[in-house]
Amino acid sequence: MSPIFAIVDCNNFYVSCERVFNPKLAGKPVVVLSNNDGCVVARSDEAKAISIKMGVPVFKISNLIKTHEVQVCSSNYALYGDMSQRVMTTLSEFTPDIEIYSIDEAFLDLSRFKRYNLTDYGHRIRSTIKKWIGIPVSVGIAETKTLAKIAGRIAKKSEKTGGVLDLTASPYLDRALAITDVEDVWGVGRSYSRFLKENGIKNALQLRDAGDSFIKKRMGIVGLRMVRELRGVACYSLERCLPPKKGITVSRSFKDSIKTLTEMKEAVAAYVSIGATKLRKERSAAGVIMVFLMTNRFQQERHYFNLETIQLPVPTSDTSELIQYAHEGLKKIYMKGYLYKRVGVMFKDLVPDGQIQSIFFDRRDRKRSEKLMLVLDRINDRMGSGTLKYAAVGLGRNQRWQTVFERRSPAYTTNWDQLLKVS
DNA sequence: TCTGGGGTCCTAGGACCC
DNA sequence: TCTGGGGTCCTAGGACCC
Repeated sequence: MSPIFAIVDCNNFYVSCERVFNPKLAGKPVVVLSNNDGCVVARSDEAKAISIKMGVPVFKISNLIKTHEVQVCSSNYALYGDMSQRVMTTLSEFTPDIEIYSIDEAFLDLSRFKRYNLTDYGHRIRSTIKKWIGIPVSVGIAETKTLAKIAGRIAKKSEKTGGVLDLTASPYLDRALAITDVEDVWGVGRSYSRFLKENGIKNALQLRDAGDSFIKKRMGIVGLRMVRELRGVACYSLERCLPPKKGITVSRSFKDSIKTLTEMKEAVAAYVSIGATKLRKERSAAGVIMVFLMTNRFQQERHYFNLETIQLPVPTSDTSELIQYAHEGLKKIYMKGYLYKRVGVMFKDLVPDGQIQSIFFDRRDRKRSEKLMLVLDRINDRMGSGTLKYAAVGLGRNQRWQTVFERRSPAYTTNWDQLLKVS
């Protein structure tokens, strides 16, 4: 049976999460900021309407914030992750054919509901999520993922749709493509959009009808697949289970620059800890670890970036072992005298932890480390991450490298002490 | 003064091999 | 003056996604 794709997309997800717990934010322009309250990463419709752009540094819009009384929130990833899980769980009750595509989006295969009115079904999904969780979503339905994305986009923007648009066997399909700017097609980014427009292809309809060889030559196989998807030929299927990760990266910018190796080592230890926990959750081990650091990339003079790659003798997910290697790498690239703005670690060459090739000269007690990590994860899982941590992370409470969230909402859903008080 | 973070896939070119 | 023809593997960089 040929699939029918639905994309369910949470509207302005981070802002909507904040609004669920803070009703004062309703109807007002709201933005959510990135780490260290740096850039705008989510905007309410009202914020979009006063042309606050995605990704803009918050200091550049301080006037706009003042004159329009924009509500500003730090990001609260624990909250968004938790809300996302609730949305996904609710969606799974509508169909088991679900692909969790990102924190705020899921594809569904609705082909088993063909006999029903899919628009009605979409509305049921939408109202259930609104009622149970409080998050508004849009639903786009079509024969391919790319077309579903287009449907979803129109559903979100057009009042008439009521948040749901079904483009399967629709007389409005061409119309929908014609009103979709080429840069809004899934898979067309800045560079392709410029190239396509230079060649007279300005909307999704024109892209659909472009010549195969032209597209293949200039945009490769990916571009060709995209055009085929616009024609209703499904090139991407529903990925029910997520494939194992190929790499894990943890890095942060610092609010203020850092000079000392001591502080850099603490930061690296902290990021390795986060990464190693993710690694174990994936049931993987890293064969290669990379450490990188850099000065402020927005300052031209005396910019420094360096990266060190370390091949591990045996793939591991042991936090303390990984910290050791990461520190060795850091020492090689750390140069005195620079003002560092960011450091990070990457785990690569991941292997499933059941298939680790051991070596003869292995002085480590791997069984013991495995047990230790199990206990560590269990405690941090139950009592909150950071309950148990390595001394290498440092003992201070407000280290200079730590990320700042000045306007963070409380952990309504994940911390008993911070439950919403009803008065 | 203040500028996020984490991914994937594809392609071209070099090294190397037969 | 002539100067093979494939393969494979790896890597860096580009493009995209959220």
